[in-house]
Amino acid sequence: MSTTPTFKRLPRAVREQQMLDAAVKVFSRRGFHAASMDEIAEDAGISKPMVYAYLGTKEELFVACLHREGTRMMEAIAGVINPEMPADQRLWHGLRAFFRFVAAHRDGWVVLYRQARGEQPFAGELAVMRARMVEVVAGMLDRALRADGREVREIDLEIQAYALVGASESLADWLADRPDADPDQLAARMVNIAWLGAGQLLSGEVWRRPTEG
Amino acid sequence: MSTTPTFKRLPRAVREQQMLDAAVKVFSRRGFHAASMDEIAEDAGISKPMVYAYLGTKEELFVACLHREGTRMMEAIAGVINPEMPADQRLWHGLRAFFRFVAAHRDGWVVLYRQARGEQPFAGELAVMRARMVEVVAGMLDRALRADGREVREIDLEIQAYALVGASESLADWLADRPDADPDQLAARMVNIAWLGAGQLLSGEVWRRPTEG
Amino acid sequence: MSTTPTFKRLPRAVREQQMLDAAVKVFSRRGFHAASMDEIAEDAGISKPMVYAYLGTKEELFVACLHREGTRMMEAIAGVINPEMPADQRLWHGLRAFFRFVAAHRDGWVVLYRQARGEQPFAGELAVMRARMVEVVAGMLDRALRADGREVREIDLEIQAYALVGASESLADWLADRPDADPDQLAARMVNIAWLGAGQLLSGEVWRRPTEG
Amino acid sequence: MSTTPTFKRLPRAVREQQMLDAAVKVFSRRGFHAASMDEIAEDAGISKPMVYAYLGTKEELFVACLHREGTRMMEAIAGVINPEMPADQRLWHGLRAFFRFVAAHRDGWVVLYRQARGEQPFAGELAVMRARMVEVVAGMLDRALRADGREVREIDLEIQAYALVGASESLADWLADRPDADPDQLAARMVNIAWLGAGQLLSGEVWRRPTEG
DNA sequence: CATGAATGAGGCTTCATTCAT
DNA sequence: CATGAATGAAGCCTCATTCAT
Repeated sequence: MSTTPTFKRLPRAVREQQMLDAAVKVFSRRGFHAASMDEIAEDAGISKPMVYAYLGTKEELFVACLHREGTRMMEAIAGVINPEMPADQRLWHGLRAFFRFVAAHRDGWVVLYRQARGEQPFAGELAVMRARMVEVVAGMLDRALRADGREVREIDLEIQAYALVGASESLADWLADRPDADPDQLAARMVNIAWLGAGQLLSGEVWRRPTEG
Repeated sequence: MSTTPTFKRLPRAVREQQMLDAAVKVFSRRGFHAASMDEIAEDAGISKPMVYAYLGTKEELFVACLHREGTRMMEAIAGVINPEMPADQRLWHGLRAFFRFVAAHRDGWVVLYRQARGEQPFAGELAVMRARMVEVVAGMLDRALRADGREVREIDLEIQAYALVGASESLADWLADRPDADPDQLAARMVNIAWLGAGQLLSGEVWRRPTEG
Repeated sequence: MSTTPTFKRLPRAVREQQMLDAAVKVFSRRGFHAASMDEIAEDAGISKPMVYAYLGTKEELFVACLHREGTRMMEAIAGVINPEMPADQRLWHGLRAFFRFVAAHRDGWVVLYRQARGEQPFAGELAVMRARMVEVVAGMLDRALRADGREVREIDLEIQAYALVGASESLADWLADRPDADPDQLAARMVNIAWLGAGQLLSGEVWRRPTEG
Repeated sequence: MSTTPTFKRLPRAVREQQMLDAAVKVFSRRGFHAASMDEIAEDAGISKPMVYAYLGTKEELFVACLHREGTRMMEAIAGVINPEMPADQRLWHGLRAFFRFVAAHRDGWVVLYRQARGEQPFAGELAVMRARMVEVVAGMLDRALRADGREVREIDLEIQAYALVGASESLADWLADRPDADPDQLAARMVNIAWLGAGQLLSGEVWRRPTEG
């Protein structure tokens, strides 16, 4: 209220970003249902009707947040991965970018991961993004295995990928609650866990469950 | 018209369970906010004031759901673990019990995992249960490592445990959406992934990140 | 506020009638859109949520008004018509009942005739009632004509009936704006107009339009 | 980018007609309240502030529609009536012009008849036009009767005229919903009904109501 | 002249929660 | 013990209307 004078009559594109910023923040803090359009508008420094005019319904607004944050995250990761890298390098750079993104956009991550999951209407939206990510990871594993002359059943790959993605998400979540943790270190640890596990897979070593019922 | 019908007037404990059943079902289907006390009461076959009289506020009701489902899950797992088993057996039995629970109580799992996480007031409640689980897993890993003469920094253990729990949750979630998947098979796969990763940890093998900044 | 003490906790049936009374009054005075649920609730001496609980949406409430008033009117008319009367008697008694109803339920009439017509969602509802009435009138004319040995094309009957109904509605509308007009006299005049017109029809006399294009 | 395109900057009068066209269309389709200034402006291919600058408030805009359509209709009718025609010819030409107008300007008719009637603020406006029409019809009847040497009480004339106008409106409404009906045929039928009824009036024949109370 | 940007105000609807019977 | 009746509060959304460019 005392520092930067708030300008009026900004162009649409600017206002839309302001609104999305506010929306991500409020959704992240309160959750989809508990968030109020009033608070979002106020936080964006604009009146409610503008939010509706530019970004539509509360649901549409949430989807817009989802898309923006999801795209940003995907791009952050895709931007550092190069198909010519060896697999462990791809994993390392990808995870590091991922954890860095989470550390830098905690709100966005919370919106994507904690909120979207719980709210029925968006589970689908999120599932698509998640599936894409799982697919990418599975593909990475698959190529690494084939390069090594080994073949694995699709379902095994999918599950392995799901576990890996789930572990990463869990750690991201852990990171989101610890403002001073170092994302790079976390990435290194995660690579360690994932890569060594995958290494076993590569070497064909398998744990066998006892035969009892 | 004057004799009270005998099938009503159930003892309080029974009624409470009916209500909790209904509540878990509705919360699971709709999410905390979207769920209405009306629907819960109707689903429980009882009038709203009774719900309030027995289980209190909507928030308290949700917490009660959380506790019941959480306790059930914990007990299901604890019931099959025996401290004298070797570590891989403990992991196997624990995970199998966990996935079996999820497969048999999808609604409860959804309440615990998908809903409680997103809604601020309960994140804390859940975090406690989660932390307890992580601690148990970390302890398991720690003892295994110490038994092998190796020592690992606490933070490494915590992260490894977080990853393991996260991977398991992710697979549980995968399972919750696939009614005909076999929990035992999934448990076996997860043990495979986890144990082999841990094996590397045990053997002291480590992936080193490149030295660039 | 000073005369009859307003009782609380009235049974549902009573409250519903109170609400419908208020709704008819307010809709009639303001029109569907301009009427506010607040005003209706206040006028009914009850809070808004009760209106929603008992009678649903604003649209549903309006339809309920339509049905109640429409049914009342139909019954008022049907109650005095006897199939064994000669046709002119049926017309006379029917019209008299109709105008009496309008005089006694001005609000109801306005809701039915002036409001429902203009508002798209209800045009259909109303059209059905109107069509029923037209059909009845057409049937009445048809029987009178056949009894006289004459046959008329269906379309002619329909149009004749439409004109008759339209004329009556117009006069009803005239009546609704003149609180001290006498409905019985108006009915007599209308019978005169209608019956004599029909008399010409009976006698087969026809006006021929000039042959120019 | 610097030369102003020539196809814009239409003269004011043209722009106003475009706006009125759009307004009539939208009001007719949605009704006064449900119509939005946004839709009208968009449909007119012009920005909202222009609408306000040229035609004022929403209410004023609606009144402008009413006046234009009402005037057009009146003129269409007046243009074909000649005071020297015999009465039945005047009736025939007038009604034909009326039904032709309705068939050709369904939207305008709906605005005039269905919408304006229901919305309180305009009922007055419309009543004036309607009264003028009734007066004209009554005058026509009066002269025909006087020419025949008969005198009728003013109230009887008014009611007869109201009935006639009401019947015509009802048929016009019937016509507005039947795009392929022939207005000329309808006019002929209406003349038939009206003229023969009036004929009875002329001949002094009267239906007498029973003497019971 | 023309318009994109902006908002105050108000209406519909729902819900958690409580009272009086 | 049990419930139908009742409500305060709050949220989403839309719209007529006006500025500032």
